[in-house]
Amino acid sequence: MRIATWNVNSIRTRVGRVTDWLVRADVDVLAMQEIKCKPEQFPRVAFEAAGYQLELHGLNQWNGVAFASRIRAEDVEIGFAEMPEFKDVAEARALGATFDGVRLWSLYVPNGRTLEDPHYAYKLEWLDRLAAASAEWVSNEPETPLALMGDFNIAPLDTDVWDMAEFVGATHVSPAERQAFQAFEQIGLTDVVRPLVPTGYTYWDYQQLRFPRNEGMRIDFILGSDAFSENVKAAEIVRDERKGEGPSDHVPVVVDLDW
DNA sequence: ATGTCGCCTACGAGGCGA
Repeated sequence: MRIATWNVNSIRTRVGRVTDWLVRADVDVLAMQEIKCKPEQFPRVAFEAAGYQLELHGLNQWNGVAFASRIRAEDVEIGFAEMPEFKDVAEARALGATFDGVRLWSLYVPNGRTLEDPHYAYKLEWLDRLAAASAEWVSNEPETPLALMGDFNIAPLDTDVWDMAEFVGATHVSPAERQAFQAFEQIGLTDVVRPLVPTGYTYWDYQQLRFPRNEGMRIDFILGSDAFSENVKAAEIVRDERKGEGPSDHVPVVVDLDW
């Protein structure tokens, strides 16, 4: 089974690129983030014509998560237990589904904005609650392969940004965010891509020629349970998808499972 | 260069979010 995650930054703008890549890369299940639309606005026809079914969760022009798959989705879940709200809204940032016995979550972690912003406290709380929910999933069904996939908006290592000097006092690299990321490892959800792809970014800002200068960040991850990780046979960060006309600012991250 | 995108409202251009 070939599984991928991709922050598409508006599916309505990106539908051609995404469906072309899905077919070309022979992907079975794609977790998308930032679809930036309601389900009724999602460009379904192009995906269905390419042979993909859809599970969608979008409330408005912000956030939005989804799955496109050649495999039927089962036990679809919107949000997770005790997921925090922001300004009294449970935002569209988490969607779970099971594909051929593999439990996957498409996740768009809050950005945080600045260290002083209420959005930053929300980010940390959101991660903390996700870790608590994940610990339950793992302990309840340790034999079920489980992966958390998406845009974590955290650069866990100094080498995951182009220049740490640019990130003094910024979000994405703070000790609290990195600790929140490490908490997943402590409950048995480990980065299944890093061992196979030790270096490389997954995101480059549109501004300031970040991509041509290769000034990027590694913030998109696939964290697998033991039952998931032991079946991973290959992984890839598809840097080429940042090139050409109308790219997302993020690229796909892919794993091949022996499943 | 506050240097780019994408979505909204509402019809021009500004606001928000990343």
